[in-house]
Amino acid sequence: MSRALSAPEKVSGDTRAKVSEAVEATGYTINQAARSLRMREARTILVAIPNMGNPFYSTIMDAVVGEAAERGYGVLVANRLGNDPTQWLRDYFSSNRADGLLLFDASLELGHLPEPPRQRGALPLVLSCDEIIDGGFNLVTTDNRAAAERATRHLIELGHTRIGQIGGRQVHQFPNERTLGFQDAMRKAGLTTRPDWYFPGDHTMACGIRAADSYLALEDRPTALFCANDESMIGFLSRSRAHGIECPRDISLIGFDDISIAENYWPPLTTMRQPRHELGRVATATLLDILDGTTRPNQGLHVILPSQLIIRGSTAACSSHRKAVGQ
Amino acid sequence: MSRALSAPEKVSGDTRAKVSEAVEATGYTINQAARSLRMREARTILVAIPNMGNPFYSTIMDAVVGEAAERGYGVLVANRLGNDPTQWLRDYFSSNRADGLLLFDASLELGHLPEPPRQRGALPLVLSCDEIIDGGFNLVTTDNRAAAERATRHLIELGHTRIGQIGGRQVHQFPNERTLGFQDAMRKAGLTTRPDWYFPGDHTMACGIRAADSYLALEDRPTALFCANDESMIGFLSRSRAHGIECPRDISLIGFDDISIAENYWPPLTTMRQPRHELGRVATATLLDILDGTTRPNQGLHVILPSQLIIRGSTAACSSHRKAVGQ
DNA sequence: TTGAAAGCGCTAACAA
DNA sequence: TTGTTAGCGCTTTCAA
Repeated sequence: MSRALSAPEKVSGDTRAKVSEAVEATGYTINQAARSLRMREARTILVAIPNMGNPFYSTIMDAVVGEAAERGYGVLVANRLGNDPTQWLRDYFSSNRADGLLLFDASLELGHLPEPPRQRGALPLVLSCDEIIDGGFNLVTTDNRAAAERATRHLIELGHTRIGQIGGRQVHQFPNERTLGFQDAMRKAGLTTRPDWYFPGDHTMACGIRAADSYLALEDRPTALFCANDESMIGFLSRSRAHGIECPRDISLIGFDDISIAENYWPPLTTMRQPRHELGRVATATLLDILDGTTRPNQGLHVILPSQLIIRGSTAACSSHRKAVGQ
Repeated sequence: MSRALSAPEKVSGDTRAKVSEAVEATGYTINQAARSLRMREARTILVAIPNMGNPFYSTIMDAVVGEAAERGYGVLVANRLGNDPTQWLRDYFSSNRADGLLLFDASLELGHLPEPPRQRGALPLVLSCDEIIDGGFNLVTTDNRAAAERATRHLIELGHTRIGQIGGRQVHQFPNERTLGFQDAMRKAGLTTRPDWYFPGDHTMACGIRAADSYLALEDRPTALFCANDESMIGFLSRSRAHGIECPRDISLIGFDDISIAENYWPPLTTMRQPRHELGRVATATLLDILDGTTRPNQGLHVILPSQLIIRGSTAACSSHRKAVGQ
């Protein structure tokens, strides 16, 4: 019976017919619990996402579920309960509920992972996030650093020289990839980054609002801002507009992600589009390849997906530059 | 051993100590597959969501996962593959991968459900959506109809009499709850709804854009619009502004949901806030109560959560009314 | 090509 | 209070 279902070619047409007839008649469906027990695999992956309320991650999630379903895997969702990942990860993982782990949250202390996933490289764990991770893990990310440099260059090409930044989350005190890319571009252009033009952030609209308040209090203001993501940019836009600042007349802003409202905001957001769907799909495919034995990496493999500059209405030529060029 | 873990009170302190010592020493964790097989329950629920990319649903999802985890349940995510729900529902459900189903998508043909969930009422199925469902199913929804009436009344109280509508998805050709509420308010105020002021929609920004195009082509325009949700409202706002329409000077707009950008859009959105987190939490709790046997409904139970009117900047007194009142 | 049987790790029932 | 055992539904091995 099992044979007829899983390896039909090893069974006579006669028996096969009889089996499928019986399946029809009784409405048989396989019992996954029994199968998992016997096969020692759950055909399920666990996805840990920092903040599912964030539309950025929900799109990724959509792709993850789609790709997994296509390959016969279920998707379990975990959100963080408490601060000790060991607790809930163990709860799913070492209890045979999931075969692999898809981690979209670099802020997890990876050192704290329970035994199985801790052994790096050859392990059913794929990380997908914006941060630098010390080697050995399988990584699927976008080209954050290069993309941030490209974004900043866009501002520079527009004639801006007084450029500030709304920062993103920093893990372990290191500047993140996007900040690094920003600094690359500034350095290459011979521009200086000013500490009073750096507004710390955490990818929320709230931090954009705080950034706007700091900006408004400045004597000497930048003419452009590189924002860690679209939401912090929207927070900034919203608060600064309420105080009479008009974008892009008074300040040029570039964001990151290209979230769905980006093109219907006012002004429409100039931003670096992140291939979110692709990110989720590829991360899942990578994990599943490892589980299926297709890929057996002996060290961490790193897939990098390209971002794309989307120019809309929130950036414009710097007014002093405009004058200089005679516009 | 099993006893010491699941019913510690029925075991002597001595044995209990020995067992927990052994657990420590060997790093034992329970095998869920074996447990599921034996207990005939997966301690997992399946969540079907129409569009996870939509921030409205991702917040709900967050609440679902939190509540389920708290009660020791895992959450499997399904997205729709193809149009036959039987196929993938069966795949999870009757195969013992999930004990119950949380459905956030009324557009599923419920008649097509596989056997177990089809028997209504006493079944491990909880529906949570905006639509009217013919009785018998367990339902957790917001007070859509009353909320839509309240929203429309807000417009009317502002002096608007020429009110149009951007519609939402309609299932089975029936007007949905929000449309019904809108009509209630109009009727009670003795106002007429005009077919050329009804713009069909599907809760996307794209449909808001189409609505704006239709609106712009109108000879005789409404002074206010009741929008099925915030995203369609944002689409309308974006397109109409590009054509010189200013909100709320030229038109008042009220939305539905209070998505996170709502207060940082320009103008800030007046909207009916939906208790999304609560919706997810209560729907999950209801399903889990059924699974645990706490609730054993013999017919469908219906939990209704209240919405809340959030007045911001997208609605204003009707200009003709303003004149009349001498403002 | 097919049938029979062992055993995955757990819980519950029964004996001791 | 504790030890023993059957059996959940599946896959796989071994025999026929």
